[in-house]
Amino acid sequence: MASGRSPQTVVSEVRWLDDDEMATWLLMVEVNTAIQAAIEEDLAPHGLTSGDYGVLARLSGSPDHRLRMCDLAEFLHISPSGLTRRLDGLVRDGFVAREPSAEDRRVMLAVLTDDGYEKLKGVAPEHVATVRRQFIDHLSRAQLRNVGAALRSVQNGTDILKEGE
Amino acid sequence: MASGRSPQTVVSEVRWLDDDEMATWLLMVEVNTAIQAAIEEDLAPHGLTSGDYGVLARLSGSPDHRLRMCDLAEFLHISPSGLTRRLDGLVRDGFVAREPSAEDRRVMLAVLTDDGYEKLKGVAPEHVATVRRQFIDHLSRAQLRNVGAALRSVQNGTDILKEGE
DNA sequence: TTGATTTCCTTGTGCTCGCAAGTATTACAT
DNA sequence: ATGTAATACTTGCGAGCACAAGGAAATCAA
Repeated sequence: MASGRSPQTVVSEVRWLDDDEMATWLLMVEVNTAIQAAIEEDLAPHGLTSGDYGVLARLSGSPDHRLRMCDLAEFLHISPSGLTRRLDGLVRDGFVAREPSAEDRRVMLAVLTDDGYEKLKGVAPEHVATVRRQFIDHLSRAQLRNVGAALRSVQNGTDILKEGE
Repeated sequence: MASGRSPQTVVSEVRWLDDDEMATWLLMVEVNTAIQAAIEEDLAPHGLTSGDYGVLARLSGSPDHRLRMCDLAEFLHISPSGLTRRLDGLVRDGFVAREPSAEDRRVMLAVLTDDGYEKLKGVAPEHVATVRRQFIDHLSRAQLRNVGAALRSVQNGTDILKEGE
């Protein structure tokens, strides 16, 4: 259907990506794929997936090491059912416990157990090292800030304000 | 490579991420998650996943619109079995055909059909628009280049050479 | 030639995840 | 108070993907 640049096609024109744009976009995809793979590989020997790590890390940074399932799911950008199953695994391994909320009986709290906290403390250094090795340590401080600023623009949906930088 | 300068910790020291580093890293993850989700959403109404799109796009850019399964799998960073199943779907929908290689009878070629090519041409503009809306268009030209250069460093595993930029 | 090894693809199996549906509880409207 | 709607979680089900194993074909060795 109406692909080309027929004169009457009013609807929308197709601004293709130029070389710079295409290159940066492809790099973004490529680099992220590589980093995620490296992280997964890094955690696998410890019997954790990156999803598991996310749960433990989130809980460890929350008041009383506990969080409502719904909030946790939102933070992690996964579906409620996905979280339920992920927690099944973590509960089975003894890293997390379920606890009914006293305030709202619909709610189930995910609680980091002591074992879970120890597990996280054991794994975190290696995880951080991987993030450094795969990403952070290849950027100068200036680049780090530039990339940070750029990503912030993207996240905020900012419209290009003339000069970045 | 041993990082720090603590005399007693022989094994490895844990260089945690400082604020800048952590912020940029989290943004990287966050932004990518968002973009990938947007792309998936964008393609879903057309009955395609981003994986499907990757196959069609790769084939369309290859000589004779065909590629050996093994090469295709490598390009897309998915396992051979994953590709087999993905192709099953695309073949069922008539967008791709399988064709035994004449040169090497172990090899199966994935061939973009005319329908597949039309499908891609129909979807590509919207896909590009999504990439723009979610990423490219929020960066100034300078930022684009900076980010590109930074990601190239990361990809190459370059060790910080003092000044980025 | 014959046998061992490697490469390429497919199939069996299991895990993860999301959607849709179901249950339980709370909040809201009248 | 009571019925309706919204929220929170779980379960059934199907799709996607990886690993391991298997078959077919090419490659290499002797």
